[in-house]
Amino acid sequence: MLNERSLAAHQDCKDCPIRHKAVCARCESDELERLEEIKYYRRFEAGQTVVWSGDRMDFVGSVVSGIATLTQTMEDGRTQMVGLLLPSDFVGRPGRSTAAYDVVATTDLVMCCFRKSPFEDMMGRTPHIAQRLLEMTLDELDAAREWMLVLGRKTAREKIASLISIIARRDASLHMRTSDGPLAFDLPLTREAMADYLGLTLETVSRQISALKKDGVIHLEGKRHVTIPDMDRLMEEAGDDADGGMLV
Amino acid sequence: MLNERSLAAHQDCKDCPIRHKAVCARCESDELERLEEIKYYRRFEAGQTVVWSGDRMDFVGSVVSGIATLTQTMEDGRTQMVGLLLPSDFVGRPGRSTAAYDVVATTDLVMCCFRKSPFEDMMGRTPHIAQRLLEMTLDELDAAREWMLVLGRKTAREKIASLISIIARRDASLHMRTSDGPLAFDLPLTREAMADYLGLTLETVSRQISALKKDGVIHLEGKRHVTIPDMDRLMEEAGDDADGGMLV
DNA sequence: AATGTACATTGACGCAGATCAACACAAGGC
DNA sequence: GCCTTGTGTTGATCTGCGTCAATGTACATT
Repeated sequence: MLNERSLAAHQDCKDCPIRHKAVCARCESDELERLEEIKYYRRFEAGQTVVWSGDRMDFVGSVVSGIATLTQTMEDGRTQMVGLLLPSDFVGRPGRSTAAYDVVATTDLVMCCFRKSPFEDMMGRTPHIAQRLLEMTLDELDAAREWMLVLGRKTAREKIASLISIIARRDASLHMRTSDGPLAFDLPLTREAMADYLGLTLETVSRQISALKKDGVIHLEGKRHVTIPDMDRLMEEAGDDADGGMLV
Repeated sequence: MLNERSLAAHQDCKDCPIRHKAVCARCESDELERLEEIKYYRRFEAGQTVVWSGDRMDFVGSVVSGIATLTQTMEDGRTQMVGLLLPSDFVGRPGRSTAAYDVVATTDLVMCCFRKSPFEDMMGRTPHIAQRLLEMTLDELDAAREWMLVLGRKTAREKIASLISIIARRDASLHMRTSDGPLAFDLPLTREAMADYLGLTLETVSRQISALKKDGVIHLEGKRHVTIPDMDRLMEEAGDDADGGMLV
């Protein structure tokens, strides 16, 4: 998933996160050429499924624009979102042939893909790429574990505050906002999707958002547009120690 | 974390998971020598903390014997376990200098360690090691995400059944049990530690274990020794589609 | 035997969040 | 205009699990 580090690294190449300075400044140029050769783009509409859990997945890639979600579903229909993919986030599992989760586009989505086997070949010859991928995967692991704390131990109100503060921070770094001043952005998820991320029902999500609004922690314009007058206050509501946690 | 794959790979070298066939059959022998040079062992007693979250961590390594936990704690003391380390599991973050979680030995523990910077150097020269580490990290990521479903969407009873079935399966593969027949093993965690893993209170854990026992899903001898008469039944209780899920 | 400590079980009670249900509002399509 | 569909809000009620508290069990220490 996205974090300040991978994002910063991504600045110099909007369309292909693998090929950014952090990796490629150290790579030989013919390796870069080869990456370029096996690269292609895929476009999805909002609501479309990118891959189904268990299906063969013969590419790896990253999000160029739009938002996708990773979800798991039990037989009886209970679902849990296990990841949120924003621009520059990586998808795919070198060394695996099938997808472990449903990947769904929640907005229109553009992905930059590489066919898996040539990509793996390249990884074998280019240690920096494998190392870079390892770092990105460790970031995702941190994010997933951070989220385990949210799911296991936080109250509904704290969960909502956590989610909003994560989205706010991602959005801020995406637009290179330099700290301070009120943040404003659109929630990229429906109430139901938030509920699936937070392990709540959509009614509880709605109620808690209303409560945070009433208490002045956030302002709402319409149903989606949020402004945050005081980020520290929000993080306090989220139960985070100021500017410490939340790697996502 | 442990799974069938990393475990199988581990069979041929009990003391050092990095140096098993899956990686090293393809490595040059002088690289192996160098790994050997920077390797050392550390021993911890039950209850000792291996590293504190935020502390400098200048090694990576893996569990040789015993059990350790990864936990996160909020300021007010709420804690969530985010990982369970069993023999052959890897700890550490190439490319990071500080620990992200508390690592605590819950039993006497032996770890096989490598100083971080020489290990990283080696990774840079030996693509297979980076790739192997990437695969292991992807396994952990799957496990963490699988656990997000448990934390976010399962009932207390299902959570307990999930935990017991995971421990049962790990134990079975550790002893190379070939399917079928009742499984028997000791729970390696206190009720409190289970509660921290499952996002429950220890009272609820105790109650649900009693309930599963009363309903014949498990048998209990003393407080820790469990036998499972019917694994399929247990997995049904866990809400897993038979032999599908649960990668941990 | 007496005492302490760590771990586990069980009961009584209350509340946060789920569930069920009604309603609001905007955007299309006809 | 009217109807439908997707999305969000709010209320009333129910319940699973947390909280508080008492009790039990096994072992170690003196």
